This record gives sequence, C-alpha cells and structure tokens, in this order.
Amino acid sequence: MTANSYDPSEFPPFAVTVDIAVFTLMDRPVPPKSGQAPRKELAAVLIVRGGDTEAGRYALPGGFVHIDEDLSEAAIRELHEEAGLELPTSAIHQFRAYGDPDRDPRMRVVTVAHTALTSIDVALEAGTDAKEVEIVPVRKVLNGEISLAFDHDQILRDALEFVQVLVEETSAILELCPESFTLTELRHACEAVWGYEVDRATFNKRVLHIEGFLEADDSEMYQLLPSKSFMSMSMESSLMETPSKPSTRGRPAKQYRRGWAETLHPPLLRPRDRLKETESWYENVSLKSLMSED
Amino acid sequence: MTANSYDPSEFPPFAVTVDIAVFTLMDRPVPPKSGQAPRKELAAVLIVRGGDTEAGRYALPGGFVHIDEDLSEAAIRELHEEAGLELPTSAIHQFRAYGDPDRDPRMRVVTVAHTALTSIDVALEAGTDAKEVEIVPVRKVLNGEISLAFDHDQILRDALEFVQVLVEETSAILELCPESFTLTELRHACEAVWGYEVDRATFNKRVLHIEGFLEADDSEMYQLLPSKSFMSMSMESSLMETPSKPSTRGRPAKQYRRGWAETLHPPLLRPRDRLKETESWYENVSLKSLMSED
DNA sequence: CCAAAAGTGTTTCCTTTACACCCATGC
DNA sequence: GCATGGGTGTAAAGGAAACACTTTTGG
Repeated sequence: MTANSYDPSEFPPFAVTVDIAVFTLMDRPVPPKSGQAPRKELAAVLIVRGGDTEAGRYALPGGFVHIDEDLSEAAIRELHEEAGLELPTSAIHQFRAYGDPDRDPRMRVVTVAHTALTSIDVALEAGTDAKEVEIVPVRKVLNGEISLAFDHDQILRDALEFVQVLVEETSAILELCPESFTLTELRHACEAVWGYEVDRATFNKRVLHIEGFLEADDSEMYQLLPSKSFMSMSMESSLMETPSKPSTRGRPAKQYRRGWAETLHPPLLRPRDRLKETESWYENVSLKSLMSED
Repeated sequence: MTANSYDPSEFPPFAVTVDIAVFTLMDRPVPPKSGQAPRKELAAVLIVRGGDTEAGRYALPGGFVHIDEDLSEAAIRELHEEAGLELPTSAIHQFRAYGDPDRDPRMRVVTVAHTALTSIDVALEAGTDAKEVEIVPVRKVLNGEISLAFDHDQILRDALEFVQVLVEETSAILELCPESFTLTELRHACEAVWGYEVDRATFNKRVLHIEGFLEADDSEMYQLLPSKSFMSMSMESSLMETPSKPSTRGRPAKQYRRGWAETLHPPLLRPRDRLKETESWYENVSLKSLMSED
C-alpha cells in the first residue's frame, strides 16, 4: 500500500495526456454600431476529430505525454503537431488535471489541462496549415450551440475561468495584442476575456499605474504621424505596412508595448460586483447574433 | 500521433499518484506575551518514509490512484490509509499536477497534488493512530530546517500559496476552526495562513458583512454565561465540557458557526500591499523560535 | 479597582466610479 | 464644420485603515 515498492503489477496501466485550450480574439459578427471600431470576442482553437471515436466532433488539441518529456513540453509539442501552433513555454499555463475513470470510454486516461492565449494572426496561420483546425467563438460552446468531445466542454469552461483570473494578475493579456497596441485594443481584449465592458477612463488610469506593465512605444513605425509631420508622403509610404489599423476616424491613440512586469502590482482587478454579468453577456451576444445573422 | 487508436504499445507506462498537503493549526512555541491568548501557526501533516527510497525523510501523504477511482477518491483513501485522516470531499482541493520526468528516480510518475485544511483535533487523532505521522510547523519547511522527499518541498510551497487564495475566496478557513468559534479564533486562523497580522476591528466588520459566511451561535453550551446568569453552579457544571477555551481573562467573545455560503461575496481580501510581509513573518517566527527554545 | 480582551464608533484617507469636457483627426 | 474616438480632470460615493473609546470579564 505504500509508494515504496515498484512492482509493475502493482500500479494499473494509466495513460497521461495533455489538453490545451487556446484562446484568441476574433471580430464580433455583429459590431455594436457601424463605423465603430469592431468589438472583439473570445474564440477557441479546436480540432475536428478523425479516427473512430467521437469522429467529426470538436475537441481540444492534445495527446499522449511522452516518457521523457515534461508536461509543458508535451503541451507545446501537441499544439505544434495537432494545431500547427508554435507557442513559447511562457504562454502556456497548466491549471488542472481531469481523471474521472469514465471520462474516456476506451481506457483510463488522466489528462493535464493547460490553457494559452495567442493573437489571432498566429492562430489563423495555424488554421491554414492543418485543415482540421477551426477557430470557434467561445460563446457557442458556453451556450450549448457547439458541444465538444469527452469532457472537453467542461475543460474549456474551467480554462476560461482560469484565464479570467490570470488576466487580472499577470500580463498574459498581452499575448492577445499585437506587439504595439493602443489602450483601446488592450481594453477590448480584456473585455472579451471577462465578458463585460469596463469604464474607459478608469481602465486607462489603472493599467498605466501598474508598474512595468506597459511602456510607451514611440517608434515612428507604429505611430500615426501628427499632421505637422515633417515626413514627405514618399517617405511615409516607404515604411512597412503599419500593423495597427491605420485607417480610423477620431484622434489617433498612443501606442504601447509590453513592459518588464510579468505579475501585476497592483493586479488589474475587474469590478467584482459585475462578475455575474459575465454569463449574461455571453448569452446576449449569442442571442443578438442568432437573430441577425450567424 | 492522434489520440484515436489505443494500441497499448503506443503509450508509455505511466504511474499516476495523488499527494495531499494537509494544513492545520498549532500553538506557537513562543507566545508573543505571557497571559495573552496563544497565537497560532500553520503546520503540515507529514509522514516519515519507510521502505528503501528516501527512507526516514518527511513526505506528503499520497500514493497510487486505483484503476476505478476518481482522483479525489484516491486522495481521500490515501489520507485515510497513510495518515489516518478522514476528510470529506468538500475539504479537499486539487490544485496542480507535477510531471517532471526526473521527479521520481525509479519510474515515470505524474502526481496530482491536492491540499486540505483540518482542525488540529482531527489531525492529532490521526497522529496517534499511525506512529509515522508527524505534524510539523510549515515555517520549518519554508526556511529549510526540514526538507521533504522528492519534489514535495515545492508542492508544499505551492499548496500554501493556493490555500492563501482559497481562504480569501471561500469559507475554507472554517475547516481550521472548531464547530463554534470566536472572531478572534477565526482571525488567528487567517493570520496563520496568510503569515501576518490584520487589524482586529477591520477584520471583524468585514467577515460579518460577508453574506452567509457566519451565523451567531446562541446555543448556551458554547456560551460563556453572563454574570447575571440565572443558572446555578450545579447546573453549569452539569453541562459538557465547553469545547471553546473556558478559562480566559477579559470580556468573553460571542460564538459563531458556519453559515450557508461556500464562496464569499465579497471575498475576504487580505491587504495586497502587505503580501510581501508573508515571507518575512515566517522568517521572524523561525528566528525567534530558534533563539529562545525549539 | 485594574488588567485584559471583546465590541464598536469615528475620522481620515484612498480608490473607484461616473461623468464631463477638451483634444485631435478624417471626411 | 462635424462626427468620432482618444485623453484627462473632477466630484461623488464607497470602503478600508487606524485609532480611540466603551463594555465585560477575572483577579
């Protein structure tokens, strides 16, 4: 009964796998108002299962852990093999193990669930490589429009909850933003993860007071040049395409980039008394979408 | 490479175990002032390893998961078998999996770590049953005075961090208190987990404003009767021994018991700007203890 | 009566929140 | 000029921290 003798007959044949819930941002199918900057919503990178069991259903990318690799290495490898994603270790976070004896009907599998955030560009590249990869709005899973294989439905919900807290306490949200971004882009990313809107003024002051979270990006490449620009049009057009949206109305926003901080002091707490709005927001979005198009 | 075929040769022979970090409260070896109510400190339930590997060293209770049981069932069973503890499922919380290929030199073991809180009474009973069970102050592990087998050192540290957050957001701290308790007892329990003192007045107001967390315990059994008591001495002595400390100076405190809430709204947040005091407190306690007695 | 511990009120300070106002740009 | 969005200031509201004062017991 003790863990000291290691006769192989003593322990049952377990399989250990990793599953990874990768979140990214996509445009909302129904922008709140035309002309307004498109609001984002959270989406998950899913694979369509082949093979014999649960074929054709959506599932999280994942697979067996090799005998000589760490859990995080397995997560990175499986993301690469199954979804074509190449994410750094720092972007992947383990959050729970799932070991219900009946969770896989074929054998006893314990899976260690991870989650990650990545920008839509990276996710879309992955989607083009392997045809069986799809990027699906999270709300469709939460409202039951799409159901996942095995217990991946539950894993995705748990991953979302974990990520919502992660965004409060670490700089993980920056994985959803381009290298250079505006405060509005950052806010929209947070809103997509948290599921409700936050006050713009309050949000801006808070993030700028978090030490080491953001630093101003003064590189001209990303800046929308002031009207009194000393650059000629030819010089301007000789620059590379600016990754941030160059065509927008209204006052151009300052650009920021990732600072040195990994954990946030103070944390970027969302208003606790509005947590209950999270679910209703997802429901509202799905209703609107269903009524209009989608 | 896909997870669809299940040839046994395809997946490597993994062993899956559970390890459980059980925390409890013990009296501090050096009370701050004589006559003052003894301050508590956090302690862990450890076992002394037998067998061949890492024999004689401290380790967390734990062991192999059976083929037909859930991870939480395995945790409960191992706690019972190895430490003599009988805890309900609600008191045990999974928090991470550890799967470094080299974490056990004998074979590939992935362990799913759990943590639990329990009152000292329960823990002491367990200690008397099995001789190899010991209750050790957590500070001795944190300051290196005691080192645990395998990576259990790290697991215990992670468990402590997890529990500190758990106490903020759930009613888990009540597992450390007797059925009926005073606000001071509750506060001392929180202080032991968090590692620093909190203001008494602020703490009292906060916990009483958390909906469903506490409810007043008016049962006379636990009450220290008022001086204008209508009960005779004989009636008083006929009552069972009161579990709460009956001999204390100063105004007797009101008794409370567990309310209906499991998650706390609002959460019982500790002051964030004092988080850094946590480690130094543990260091201070160990220094004091080493200098005086212990 | 005094020490000790529990309970409670008050004041100060800080953060959040909401709102408004101005600024800068495209059309 | 006007609409649109970005940046910032301000006043109100709420909560926490610190401190003091009262209450109730044992000695």
